[in-house]
Amino acid sequence: MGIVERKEREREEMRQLILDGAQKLFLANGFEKVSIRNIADEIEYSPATIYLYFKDKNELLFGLHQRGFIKMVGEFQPLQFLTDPFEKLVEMGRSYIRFAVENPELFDLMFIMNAPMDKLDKEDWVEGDQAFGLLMQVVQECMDAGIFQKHNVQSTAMMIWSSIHGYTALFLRKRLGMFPECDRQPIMDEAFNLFCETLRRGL
Amino acid sequence: MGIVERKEREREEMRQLILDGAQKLFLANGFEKVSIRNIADEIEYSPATIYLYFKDKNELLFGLHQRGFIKMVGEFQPLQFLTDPFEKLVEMGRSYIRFAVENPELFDLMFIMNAPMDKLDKEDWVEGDQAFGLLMQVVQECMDAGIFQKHNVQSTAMMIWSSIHGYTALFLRKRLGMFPECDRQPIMDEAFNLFCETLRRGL
DNA sequence: TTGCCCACTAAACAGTGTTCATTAAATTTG
DNA sequence: CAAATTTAATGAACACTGTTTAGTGGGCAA
Repeated sequence: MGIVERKEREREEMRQLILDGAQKLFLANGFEKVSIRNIADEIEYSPATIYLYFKDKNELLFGLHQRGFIKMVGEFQPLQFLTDPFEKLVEMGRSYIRFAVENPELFDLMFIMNAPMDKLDKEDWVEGDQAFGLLMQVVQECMDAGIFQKHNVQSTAMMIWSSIHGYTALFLRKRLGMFPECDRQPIMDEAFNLFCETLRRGL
Repeated sequence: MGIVERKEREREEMRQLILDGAQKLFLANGFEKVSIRNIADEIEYSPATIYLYFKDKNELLFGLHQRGFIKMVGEFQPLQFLTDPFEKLVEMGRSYIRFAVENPELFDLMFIMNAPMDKLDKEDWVEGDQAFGLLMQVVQECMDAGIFQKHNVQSTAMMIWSSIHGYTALFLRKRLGMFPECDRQPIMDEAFNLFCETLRRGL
């Protein structure tokens, strides 16, 4: 009998319904201003129902964080057709920054907020691992092509990720207040280009 | 008559008393777990009293954020005696990372949390500006000494700050879950050294 | 048809940041 | 010095928050 399967399917649909409502509200109003009650209202269920599908609010946020990774990895796909490994790396960085600027709330959830990570302490972070794997591949290609010296791939990829991440983290958390509004974008762009040139010459 | 001055002084003392209590609790329990009521208990005043000295919780957090900058800039002082500009830059980066690791809550407040920055939207961020000025000076020295090429100082300093900041941001917000616990420190160190070498060779 | 199960919910709990009328003390004025 | 006024501090409330629990009603298996 397919009843148990149907129930399983309905359960998953309900989870997605909740995540849809949560995502809609979060992306519209920001995370600070959305409560479980708001989400419950949005999907026309009682607040308690949400707790039948998610252990707590952080687990719900973790669900959205997973959706964010699916979206970001999707945006990385096109650049797999670039032939020059270094160009691929630069475009990957540009994509990361563009994703952060265009999806600030999602990016926040994926790479900055504490809440969604509080559950997975010892169990490893598969989404992060997968995305980092993509970067390591490209770095490896750069080394194989003789563009970069042959250092440890993990450390090299980590160095590049951290550096690119820094821009987004400072920008999204409004730590560029020392530059006049109009100068920020040019400075950021110039800094990014400088980083790419420096890698090209020095790594 | 000195009454008005005394009142002014007492007011400032009270502000510091509140910040002391808040700092003690925050550094002990983390930010998530400390409420205005906790702080009021700690300093043996009513919660409402705190609102006579700080407009809201975010203004209180901004006060602690200022204290953090005083502490960090203090830790930068010793390295002003280093003669080699590049060594000075590297040590500055190391100090920034060390400060973040040793004072995670304070660093969070200074460079990651949204709350303390919500008030200053258009008025500029003097603490950040001052600290960034120190970095720009060192970068300028590196250029003058012919260690770096003569690019725009602001953009170059921004590039370096972002890159170093990235490590701390990913580390403090627990985004290194893809590496086994024991590998993290070595990878971070190697990535930092790699960044320094790359700057040395490529900038 | 009976009895069970399970999705769902209303209501409550314990907490949060914040405001406000009221009290009590310090200061200024008559 | 006494009266009036300003001021610091508070208890209690407001409108929220995330979360738990006891209870209800409709679909399912026996």
